Amino acid sequence: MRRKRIRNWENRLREEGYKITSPRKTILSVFEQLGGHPNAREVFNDLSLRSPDIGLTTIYRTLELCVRLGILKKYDFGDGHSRYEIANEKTDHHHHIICEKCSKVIEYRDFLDEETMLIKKIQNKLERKYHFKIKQHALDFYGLCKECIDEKQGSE
Amino acid sequence: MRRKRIRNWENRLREEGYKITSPRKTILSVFEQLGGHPNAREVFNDLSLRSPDIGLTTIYRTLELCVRLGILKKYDFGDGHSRYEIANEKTDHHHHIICEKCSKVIEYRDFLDEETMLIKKIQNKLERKYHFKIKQHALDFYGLCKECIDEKQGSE
DNA sequence: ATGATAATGAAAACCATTTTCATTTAAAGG
DNA sequence: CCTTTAAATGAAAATGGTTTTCATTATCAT
Ligand SMILES: [Mn+2]
Ligand SMILES: [Mn+2]
Ligand SMILES: [Zn+2]
Ligand SMILES: [Zn+2]
Repeated sequence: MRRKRIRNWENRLREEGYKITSPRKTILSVFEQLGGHPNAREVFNDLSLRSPDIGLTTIYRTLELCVRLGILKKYDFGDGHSRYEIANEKTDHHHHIICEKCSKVIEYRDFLDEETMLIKKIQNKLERKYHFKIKQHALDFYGLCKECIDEKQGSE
Repeated sequence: MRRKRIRNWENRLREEGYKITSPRKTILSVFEQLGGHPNAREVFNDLSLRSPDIGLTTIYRTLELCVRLGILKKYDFGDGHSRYEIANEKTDHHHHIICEKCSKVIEYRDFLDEETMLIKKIQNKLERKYHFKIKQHALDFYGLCKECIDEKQGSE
């Protein structure tokens, strides 16, 4: 009964007529194992020992393909690198708290009920008022993480 | 009594020891007159007739300087160009609705009361839970604008 | 296995932004 | 005004993330 959707991204690729290649398996394994929000180069570095034969180009291509197919989500947290994370089921919607100093990212998914409902309400209001079809939203908080606050204290 | 803070950005520059130069005046005038969220090249193009002698480099430098001094706000809406808008008084906090197809941006500032309060509440919760000092937030909605929805219909 | 076609990697191109550096300009003091 | 001097400017080059090109390789339906 268990393990049913292990590597369901393989099916996604097949559905769309893409091939299941060795580089793609390797690159996706990074996301399955490490988690987090790595950028292209971080994936590349992570693979440099295990699979030094995979080019950075292929990593970029695979990441973009996976975003297009909904296998990965792409974020821009403002540090000049696109970042990616694996997209799980419907249940995994979450928001981010980003440190403006060191770029650390914390996820939070324990929304208050009122939070979820209010976002829906706002979304409906906006769709009607501005004739937009809203597909997604991002509620991100920016500030300083504990470490960066402490650092700042020390240096004053 | 009126016109008191016209060009209060000049004072901001002076306060910090920067010079009031002709390129800076011209670049800021674009924001005062046009509004919107132009990127560096759009400012450059807008000035190309009026002031063809201002280099793109200077525009980049002026925009970044103004962001540092709080005269402009900088946004990244995910289309690969940093965008800027003039920062007015406290009262002008607003959120954005962005078309993923044509990059059109709509601002909305008519927040529901519950909206404002809830954001504060969430922020407090997150600060305590994750030991962050939160400085700002962004609640952005992404989707398709009316024109891009219609276009899509037409081509099917 | 074979062949058609998609995927890959290296290198070059792209493109927004930043840096360098020689020249010009703002503004303070005379 | 005139001089002085550090800051600001513009052109060109550099940077750095990402994309494109193209010759080679690998996948997978047959
Ligand atoms: Mn995340
Ligand atoms: Mn705005
Ligand atoms: Zn930090
Ligand atoms: Zn649109």
